[in-house]
Parts: sequence; structure tokens; C-alpha cells
Amino acid sequence: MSSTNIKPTEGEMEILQVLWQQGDCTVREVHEALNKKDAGYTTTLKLMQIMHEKGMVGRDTSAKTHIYKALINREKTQQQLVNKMIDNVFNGSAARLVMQALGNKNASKEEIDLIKEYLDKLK
Amino acid sequence: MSSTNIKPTEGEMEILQVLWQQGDCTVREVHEALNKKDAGYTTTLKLMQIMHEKGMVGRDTSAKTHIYKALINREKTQQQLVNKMIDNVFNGSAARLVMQALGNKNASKEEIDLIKEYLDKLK
DNA sequence: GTTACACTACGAATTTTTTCGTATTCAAAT
DNA sequence: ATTTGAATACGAAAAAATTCGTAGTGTAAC
Repeated sequence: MSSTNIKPTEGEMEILQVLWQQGDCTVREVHEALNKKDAGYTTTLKLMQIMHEKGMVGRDTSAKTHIYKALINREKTQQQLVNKMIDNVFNGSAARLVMQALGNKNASKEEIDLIKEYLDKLK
Repeated sequence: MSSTNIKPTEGEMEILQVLWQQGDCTVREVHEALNKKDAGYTTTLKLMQIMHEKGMVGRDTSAKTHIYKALINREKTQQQLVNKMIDNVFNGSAARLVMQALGNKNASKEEIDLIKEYLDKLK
């Protein structure tokens, strides 16, 4: 029961996305990356401070402008969320989630090939 | 902006699961299907009443014991949630979600074959 | 040094979700 | 008819998540 079982909220996920993608960031950088018209700067700030309290992100406060970094692992977090969705939405069937994910527009031919390749490796 | 954009909460999803799987149910049936030790009967009841207000479920109140049924479409709802997760967690890549889903979770050989078959059809 | 500015801290209001206690109703068994 | 048990209705508390206003603080420019 360590860094496992951390369950980011939706708002927190958006912020983690930015941190994972862009690396360490200031609050302003994060705030601008997610350009939400419906939320002010201090909202983002507060969220990130809360995430810090929860141990999801670390920060360097040596300078006036603090630098945040994701502390929880990207893949592990994704895995958790996917597993949860498989249970919660697809009754435990990974296959059904996969098909649902591919069923709509989202998958290009390249992506599908990638997946087939991956499946062959799994076998 | 009709039945789209309905975003069930986690608790609501659990209830929808039951309704989708078992078909129409009484509150008690649902409540027992999700045997949560941490929530009483009236909690489930209230949730289902709220879902009714939101239009997620319908109910037959002609008898004393009301019968609830899911009103929102299972596949459509699943698709919504998956798409959201692809955006929110996997930066828009369906393939990455798929691989993450298959990577850890116990995807059986049968499931994997099923998926390959499915992929071939997509092409 | 003073001003101006951008940043963080903090508290609090709001909204959403979850939970439950209590009242009421209905029907079946006594 | 009365009791009893199981169901719904309702209000409201509690918890969680989101939002923002305002105050304070440090730094750079003047």
C-alpha cells in the first residue's frame, strides 16, 4: 500500500499528463498547457499544491517560482486506471475494452499494425 | 447534447453494470449484487433515485417494489468512457491504451485470439 | 528604498458525490 | 383490525473535488 492505490482525480490526471509529457514545470506552464477557459491560475495552483500534499508531485522550492515534477509513475498509473476501467466498465474483460477502444474512429492502420505486432509478441 | 455527455460517476457505473448484466432489477437486487460492506441499503436506493432524476434509469412503480432498468446504452456509454480515457490518460493514442490493457491484465489466449480476429476484420 | 509584478499561501465558498437516519406507506400474516 | 416487515421518500450531513478571492512575499526594475 505504497504509491499504489493512488487514484488521481480527473483534474489531477490532466495535470499529470502535462508533467509527464513536458517534464518538470512551473504552475504557470501547466496552467497554460491546459488552457481551460473555465478555471483561473490559482485553481491550477491549488490543485497542484494539493497533489503535493498527497505526494503525487514533488517540487523544488529553492527559487521563488517553484518547479513541480510528477512523482508517481506514468505507466503504473495508467495501468491502474485501465485495470479499474476493465473491472468497472467491462466486467473484467480486457478484450472487450480493447475492441471498444478500436471500434471507433481512433485507430489508424499504423496503430492496428502496431497492436498486431504486439499481440504476436505476447503469445 | 442529448443522451450523449451523460457521465456516470463511479458509483453510478457500478449500478449500471448490474442493470446491464442482470437486466431489470429491484433496488435490493442491485444492492446485493454489489455487496459493499461499507454502504447501507438506502444509499443504493438514493443513488438509484438520483440516477432516475438524471434520466439514466427508468422504473416501473406500478407495484410497491419498484423495478429499475438502465435507460442509457451500454456500448455507447462504454465508448464514451473509453474515448475519454484515451484522451485523458493516453494522450489520444488508442493503441497505447490497448497495449497497456493487454500488458498486465490477465488476457487469456482466447481473448488474444479474439482480438486478432477482430483486428483482421477491421482491416 | 520604493514600486510593481508575478508568484505562492491560505481560507473559504461551491459543487458534486456519497452516505445515512427517519418518516411514511403498503401488504401480508397474525 | 393490528402488527410486522420491507419498501420508498426525503432531508440533510459528510466527504470529496473544484474554484476563486485576497493577502502576503520575494525579486527585479526603477
